[in-house]
Amino acid sequence: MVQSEAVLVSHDTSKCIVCDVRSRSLFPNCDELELEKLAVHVEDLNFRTDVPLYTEGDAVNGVLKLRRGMVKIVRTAVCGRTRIVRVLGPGDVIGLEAIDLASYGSTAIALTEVSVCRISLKVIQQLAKSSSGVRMPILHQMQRALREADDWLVDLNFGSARQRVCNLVLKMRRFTNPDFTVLLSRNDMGSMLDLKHETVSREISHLVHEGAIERLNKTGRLYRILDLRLLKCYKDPRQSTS
Amino acid sequence: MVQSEAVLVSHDTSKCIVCDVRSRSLFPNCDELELEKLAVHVEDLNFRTDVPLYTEGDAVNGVLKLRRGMVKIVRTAVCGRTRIVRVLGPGDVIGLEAIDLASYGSTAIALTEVSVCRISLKVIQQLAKSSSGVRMPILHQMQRALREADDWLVDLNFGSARQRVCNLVLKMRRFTNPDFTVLLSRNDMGSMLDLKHETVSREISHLVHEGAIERLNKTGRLYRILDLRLLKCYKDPRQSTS
DNA sequence: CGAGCGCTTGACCGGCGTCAACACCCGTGG
DNA sequence: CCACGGGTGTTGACGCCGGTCAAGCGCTCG
Repeated sequence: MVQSEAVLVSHDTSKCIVCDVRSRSLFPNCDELELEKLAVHVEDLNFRTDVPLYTEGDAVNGVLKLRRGMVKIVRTAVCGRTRIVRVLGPGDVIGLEAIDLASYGSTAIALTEVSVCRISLKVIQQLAKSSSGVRMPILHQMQRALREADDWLVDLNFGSARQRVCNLVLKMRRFTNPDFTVLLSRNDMGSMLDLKHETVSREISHLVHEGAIERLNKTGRLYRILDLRLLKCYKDPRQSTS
Repeated sequence: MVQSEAVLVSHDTSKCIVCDVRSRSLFPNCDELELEKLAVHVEDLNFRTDVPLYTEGDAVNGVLKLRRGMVKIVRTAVCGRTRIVRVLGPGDVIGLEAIDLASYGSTAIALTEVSVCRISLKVIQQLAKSSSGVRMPILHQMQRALREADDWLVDLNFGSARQRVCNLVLKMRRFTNPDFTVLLSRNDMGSMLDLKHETVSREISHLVHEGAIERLNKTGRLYRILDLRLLKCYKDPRQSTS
């Protein structure tokens, strides 16, 4: 019940040196000495499932580097309904859209157990100085986020319910093993695709019956991909003449 | 017919110094001497309506700073249908999502007569060196673009057709005079909202009949806003019980 | 004046939202 | 051990929003 219990902080600065997630993507050019200096401004944080990492309106004091787990970024429209605008995984940087702003405009919620590093703005500035122009890692991360946002719009919010669900199934493939897909709750999927959870469920069932995917566990989260062509080339039922 | 006629290039480097659009947003800290050096790598370009500024697959050699007119960013989904993912106006930077990449993943098309400055990557790198961390103007522009992308998703691609059209009408208000709204063609609006042009037309007509907006010209592009409350608090017809 | 384009409006119908019922999983308490 | 209750996923019936097709109008340009 006490939410602060969900956050465990550790200050083991030596971790930055061995953590290849961070060094590879954000500190590619730093040697060990530089990393040690930066690590003072880096905190390790852990969150349990369904706990917010930050909430709309919270003060911004850095970015979060996601090391383990998945996070959803949620925004509420004027009408009060909420919408998932992004889902982030290991290696992604959380909170880029609020960098150089005072407060967050969205809420980040842990979809699983999550481990992140909070990287203070001081470190970001340090990074900017030590790197050259467009090679700047933080710039690269933002460019990636921007392209991801466009993908999200084009692939997941366009066309029929069937097309959207197909594209989501494709997007959620484990890239370590592309034969498998891990989905979210039907409600979350609906919030990503602007569909109701019943519609999502129906479309998934349809894909199973067609033989495109196969359910692997009872909770309906893990599936094996059987027919990639079916998922990719799905006709829009709204415009197919067959 | 000869498309290259649509592009007029001038190399008047002295313009950078007097162009407040550029200096304000991208070179806030540069003095005149620095500006002169940078201006060598800045080209002035002009495009006619409906002419692409760049096309998906084109090589990236800088970003475009939009000085005059409006530009739509278009992407084609796997199924072949195209979608407008962004509309940019004066002051916006075009092509940020392709910075540090080899080629564009989208197409930019002039919605009106357009004037831009092409700013080479050299200048961007120069900018990064002379500024400090999160204050970096290009970073600020990217952060703005990212937040805009999220707004786009939440406001324009969520809920009923009526809500979407209302939010688009609100988004397209002239901020110099918020009583007026300038819309695009019904097809372009449909491509932004994931609606057919007939549906867009119907919803606009509905808003006119309700007295929320008033048509001011015959082509159906310019409207006066009569009742802001009606536009903002529109009930979703799919969930209203009245 | 006719051709072409964009906007509007109507008729029809199909996909998706809504409501409902039910199955299943899991934690709690008897 | 089973009973119970809440949360999530699935499936069906039905109604309505929005896509589709079509016709007609006004504007622009040759």
